Amino acid sequence: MGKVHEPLCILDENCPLRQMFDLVGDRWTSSVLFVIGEDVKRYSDLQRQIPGVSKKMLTQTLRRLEQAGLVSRKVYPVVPPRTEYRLTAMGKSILQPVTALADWAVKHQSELKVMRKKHDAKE
Amino acid sequence: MGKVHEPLCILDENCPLRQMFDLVGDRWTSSVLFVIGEDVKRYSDLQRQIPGVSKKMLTQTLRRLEQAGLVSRKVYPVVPPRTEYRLTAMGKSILQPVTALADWAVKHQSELKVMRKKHDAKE
DNA sequence: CGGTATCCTAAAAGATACTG
DNA sequence: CAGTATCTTTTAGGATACCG
Repeated sequence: MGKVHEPLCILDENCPLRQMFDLVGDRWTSSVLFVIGEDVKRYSDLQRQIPGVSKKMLTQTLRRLEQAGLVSRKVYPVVPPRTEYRLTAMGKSILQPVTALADWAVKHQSELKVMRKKHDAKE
Repeated sequence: MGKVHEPLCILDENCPLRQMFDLVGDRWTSSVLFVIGEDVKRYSDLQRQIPGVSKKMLTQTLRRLEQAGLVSRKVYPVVPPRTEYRLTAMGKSILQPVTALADWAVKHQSELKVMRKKHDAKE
């Protein structure tokens, strides 16, 4: 009773939460996961649907997600080349939390916009 | 029928999803939100519970969250100073998605560890 | 205690060119 | 089309010192 401030956990390097936050803390990770979603996407699809991402960043993000076991990559040895990306089972399971985030964003977008305006006005 | 690949949305600068992903894409944002949680935290509490964050980064993250309307800051004009941080109503509402992410991380931590081992072994 | 201000380096990211 | 390689620039972030 009356016990407060007892930390739930310490977010150090080995904490799975911290690793998670670092993963989605990669600028393009959430976008890539979200855009692939349940679909199959080609490299160029991703580039088009995530404006502002460079080839370098897109490739880097995809490789990282592949290594984490969230994304699978299938290359067809044809010319011109064709590469397909999709989420693995584990990748699909992360879609729910990511989508929850996205839903939140949509729900609160006007509120957020107001705050941003207020802030911009001040400077 | 047979219609595929129609993008759900384009994640450009004005897209609320993109703004959300950019927000949690800040390295310390999720950690700070998660650690404050339903509690009241002092600056030094946060520093202690998020090892690795520097004053600079912590302050920057807190200011950003304040401006976004997710965190409120209360300064007591006493000496030594005392500052309290807590989540606003909107801030608390984002806790659910963030917690969903955290839960996912805990649930899949062993799977993720295996993938990391596999990858480390290859180089 | 809860910050700023300043400097400085390392890492991230952009631009461009090239390739199977 | 789907990348890689190289180079340059920008930015993030750490270290340190200082302040009310």
